[in-house]
Amino acid sequence: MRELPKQYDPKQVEGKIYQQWLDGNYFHAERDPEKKPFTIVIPPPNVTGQLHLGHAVDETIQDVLIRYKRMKGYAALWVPGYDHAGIATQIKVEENLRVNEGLTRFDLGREKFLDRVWDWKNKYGDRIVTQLKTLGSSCDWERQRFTMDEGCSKAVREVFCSLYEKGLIYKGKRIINWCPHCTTALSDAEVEYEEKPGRLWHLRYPLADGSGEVVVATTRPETMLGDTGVAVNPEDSRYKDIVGKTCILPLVGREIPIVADEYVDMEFGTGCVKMTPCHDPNDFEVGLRHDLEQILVIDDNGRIINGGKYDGLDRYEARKVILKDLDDQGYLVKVEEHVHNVGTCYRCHSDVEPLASDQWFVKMEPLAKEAIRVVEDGTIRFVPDRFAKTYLNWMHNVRDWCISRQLWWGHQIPAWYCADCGHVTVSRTDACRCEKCGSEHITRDPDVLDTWFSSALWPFSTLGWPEKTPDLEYFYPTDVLVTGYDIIFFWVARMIFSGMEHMKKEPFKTVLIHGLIRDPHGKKMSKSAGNGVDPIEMIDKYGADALRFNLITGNSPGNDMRFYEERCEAMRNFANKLWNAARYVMMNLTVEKNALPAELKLEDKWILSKLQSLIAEVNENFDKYELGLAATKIYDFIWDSFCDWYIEITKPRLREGDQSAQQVLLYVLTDILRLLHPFMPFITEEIYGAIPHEAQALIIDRYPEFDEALAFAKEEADFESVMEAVKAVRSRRAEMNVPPSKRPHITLVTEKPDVFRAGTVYMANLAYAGGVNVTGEAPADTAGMVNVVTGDAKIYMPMAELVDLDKERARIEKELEKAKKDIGNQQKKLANESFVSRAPERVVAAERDKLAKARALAANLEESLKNLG
RNA sequence: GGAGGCUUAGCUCAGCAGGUUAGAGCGCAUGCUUCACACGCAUGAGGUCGCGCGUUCGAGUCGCGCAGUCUCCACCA
Repeated sequence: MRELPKQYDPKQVEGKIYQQWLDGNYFHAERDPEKKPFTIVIPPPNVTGQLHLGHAVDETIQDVLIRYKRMKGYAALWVPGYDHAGIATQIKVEENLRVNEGLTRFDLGREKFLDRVWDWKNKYGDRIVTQLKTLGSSCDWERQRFTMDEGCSKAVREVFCSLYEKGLIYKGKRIINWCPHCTTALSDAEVEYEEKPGRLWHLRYPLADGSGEVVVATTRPETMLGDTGVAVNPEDSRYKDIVGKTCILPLVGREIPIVADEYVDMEFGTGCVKMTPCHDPNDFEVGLRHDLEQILVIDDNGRIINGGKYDGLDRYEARKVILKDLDDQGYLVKVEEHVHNVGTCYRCHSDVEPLASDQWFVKMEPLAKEAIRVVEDGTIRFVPDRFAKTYLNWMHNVRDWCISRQLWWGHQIPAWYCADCGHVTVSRTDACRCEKCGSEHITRDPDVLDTWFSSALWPFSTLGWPEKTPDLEYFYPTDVLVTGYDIIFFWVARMIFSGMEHMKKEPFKTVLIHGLIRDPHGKKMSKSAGNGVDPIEMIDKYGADALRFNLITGNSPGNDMRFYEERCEAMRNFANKLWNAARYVMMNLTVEKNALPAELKLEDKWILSKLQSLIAEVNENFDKYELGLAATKIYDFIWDSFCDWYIEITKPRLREGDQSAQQVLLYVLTDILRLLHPFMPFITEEIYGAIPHEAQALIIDRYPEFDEALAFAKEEADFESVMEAVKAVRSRRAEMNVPPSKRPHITLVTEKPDVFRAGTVYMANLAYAGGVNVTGEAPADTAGMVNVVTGDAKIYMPMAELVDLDKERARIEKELEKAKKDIGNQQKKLANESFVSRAPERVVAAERDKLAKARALAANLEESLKNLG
């Protein structure tokens, strides 16, 4: 037998074990007609990113599920992969370029710049892979994918062309969200709204005929340069007369029409709204209805254009200047404080500028139909299901998806514009002439696609689509998608409609949603706040198993969780506990095979029976995705039932060399390792390798199933009677400060002598008894005896000299009072006719039992009190 | 303006197909160098399960209302 250190050291074990798994090729999933497939595709992390706690939870959950299913005999495939993360990566490389070389991407040009990004990707692309491995992730590394690898790029191209051909992708001039810092368009989902204090400026626009003026209210006075009309509500009697007239735009001098449109809310502001079609989505629509001119006054960098003397000013600088000019010239009527929501870029948090721009869009309405159906009819299930509502609400109101980005890093749009005839050629292969007029004067659209466009195809592009691969055939649709609620719109929703459109089949059956990890104060972890915790550091300190267990327990699906380092410590302690339990079992092991003995003692049946309940519950919890619950139950079983009771109880047997005890210990320990393995893969595998075992490795051993033959309800209850007696004696001794060395001979009076005779050895060891006499009758002379009672037993210990009679009396009286209260409650319940007739029989029976027990206890207590005198 | 979450021990959180004595970790108190483990063992203190009403024989658990708190979606300039 191997000498094992007293303290478990994850560092000595984790790397070695992970290598063993790799060597055994256990992560690799083969198509196997004998097995059912179980597939998870990883939410692809940013290829140049670093593992944070958010990933750590996400990956841990997936790994737990995959390991469980693998042990259950499925062909369990976990596809790993990475996202090119368009904006994020490009910004990082640009920043790097600026700081180190003082260059912009335009200085380098597209091709050279892209080389730099690929260099960057190759340099940092391994980091996250290594980190995932450190966590214990059992991904099939042979199938590693990247959103910009050849296959995924092909899938993107195919999808773009096919949607274009179906008329589901179009190019058009719309108001889009523009980030002046990232200088690209964003989709609606990429805009985050923040409430910011602002102002409402009331401006005077004189009527052109000199007959008066209108006063408009605006939060963005600088956009007045682009005003091409004023709108009022058609029902508004105040303004009936001026509809159709024109007014003069201050500072600019343009004559603009006053139109009537229902969009205007009569209650708000003055009831007159300035119309800036190029910089407000609503104004854009109104403008289309009334044929208003479109004048763009803010450029890609957020600076004024087409604004005369204000040209070149930053939009917020321009605001100040314009307001001053308006005020100086008497156009500023009043200013009000006004809190409003400002859209910001989800990457850089600059204020987003709505502006009219020519962009590519995915037409959502037809795609949303199926995406709604499959969630409504339960084909795809959200866990917890409340997120289905969030999803459906979004999908029902979804607007067309702006997919073009003014970036270089990403999938370039496969569209070519003809300089001669203006035709747009969209092609699966790179075009060299216009498909309509044959001209070679064509140029490719410089823009790339939204990063999420390629991630939307992830569940099938990673399995080989658009080719009809055997993998795709076998492993698609995938089973579970695990992700945080924050990317339901970005990603989950888009995978669903993409899967339905291109595969005609849902991409996954279940969406398992988890919450965000927050710091101990409940704040979001972020780099800028400096409150982020590095999972790798935690693994370094406490081990991957401890981190995993921390992340899995103590929270429930969909809810946020605060991260406490102390919990990692607690979980490390748990790992150590298991380690020592195993060490102890091994130290005493002489049997070489894991098999149960022919004869089982009471305590053996008890632990085996408890184990069966655990197995049944854990399997059930897994089926319901209640991983935290399952993990907690395993923890409790190991620490309480196995270590604190069963190991303690069997110590004397082991000392006597009783092999049956060894066998049961080994049997239970092995099942424990199996049950725990998905959660704590490293330590369980390490221990498994050190004890007699059948499978080549624990990772491919079977997961325990409930075994009826090992469920012993009666023995379980009997043994718990004994446990109760042991606890009662311990409790008494602790109260009286009796040192463990003092071991009195005790007399136990009971109506179940068989049970307690079988249990004398436990009493001796666990209740520090010098000897135990089990009898049906009370000893003749109880003077000088301390007496402690349970429902099933009266126990006498000759230690009266240690007793403080008053305290003793008070204690018994307190207990008696409680017993009497219980009796009262039970009696009341049972006297209730409707309870007895309506409650299920087992509940009524349980109440009767409780009553009988409480009565017995009360009687025993009363007797004790009498004996005290 | 809509939708949703949360409110249970000093702290952080589990629990609930409605039915034992409401649990855990950490913290706290007392006692233990008991031959696996002090990253431990034993014992204990600590909870009107946010408030109110209702359904039920029976409600932290289901329904409604209220309060506090957080989040998401939409957005009226």
